[in-house]
Amino acid sequence: MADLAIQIGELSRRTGCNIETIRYYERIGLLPAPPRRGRYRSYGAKDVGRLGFVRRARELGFTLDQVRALLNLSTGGQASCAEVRALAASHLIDVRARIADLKRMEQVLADSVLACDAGGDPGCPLIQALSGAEGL
Amino acid sequence: MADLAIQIGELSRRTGCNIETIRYYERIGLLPAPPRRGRYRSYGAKDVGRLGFVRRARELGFTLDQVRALLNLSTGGQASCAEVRALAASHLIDVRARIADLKRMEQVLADSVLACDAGGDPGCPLIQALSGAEGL
DNA sequence: ATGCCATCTGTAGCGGCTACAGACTCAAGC
DNA sequence: GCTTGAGTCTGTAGCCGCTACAGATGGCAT
Repeated sequence: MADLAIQIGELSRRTGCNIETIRYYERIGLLPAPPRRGRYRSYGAKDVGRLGFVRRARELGFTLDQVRALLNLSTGGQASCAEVRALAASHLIDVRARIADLKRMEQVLADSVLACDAGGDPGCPLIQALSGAEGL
Repeated sequence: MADLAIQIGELSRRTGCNIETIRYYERIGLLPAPPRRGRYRSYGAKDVGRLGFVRRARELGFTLDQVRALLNLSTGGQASCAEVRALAASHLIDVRARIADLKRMEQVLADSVLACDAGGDPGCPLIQALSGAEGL
């Protein structure tokens, strides 16, 4: 299993991560530079795992810096669990704030569209709202 | 009212829009280049209105391209209301998709934090989840 | 004259990719 | 052996929506 040796295209397929993105991650030091077979990068099972980890963390909305931190912590033992928790908790606060923001937008947009469908307004309701009418 | 003549700093104060951002909007053609008093930009009431419009649209999450479109439509009459509605509706779909995404993240994060607090797991629950365990 | 603030232009940076151009490597088919 | 095609390589530039400088002027008060 440790002697798996795949090229970047196969790594891309296995992780669902764009080839250019993989090279980008390497450039910024998120992934280690793998050994080469000739001039081609040669990846092993560990790389599949690590990149999968990155992808999943990204899907949870962590920034690349946070992912970096998580990667470091992931090799630590029990001690780091508290740090991971802290990272996740603070990110969770972030995510919730973004949800709240978006919900406010959703509300206004939905109201405007409804008002538009209702018709009878003197002028487009959304344009009115954007034009600074206090209402809405 | 039409003879209002303010500088960029005052426009910034009135609209809550950063000075650099105002100049940026001018550069990309979102705001018209105002006349100058000497070498200083001189804004009027219309500019306050227009920039306010932009700001509010941005707060609703419209992209600058969409804002541009909305600005164009805002001067049109009844006819454009349908177009505005379409723009708003499609953006609303977008916003809702983003909310759904974020809620998924929130769920996983909240679960992980909870699992972490519960303790008793062999290893940090979030790290486990990120490491590719199917569960969670 | 001297500060000091505001404004000016131009350019570069952020995050997180994505999209090229132009060179090379390698295996298969004829 | 020669070509063709797919894969890979490096390096650079672009995307969005700002934000942050540096370094030059402007205008006003002391």
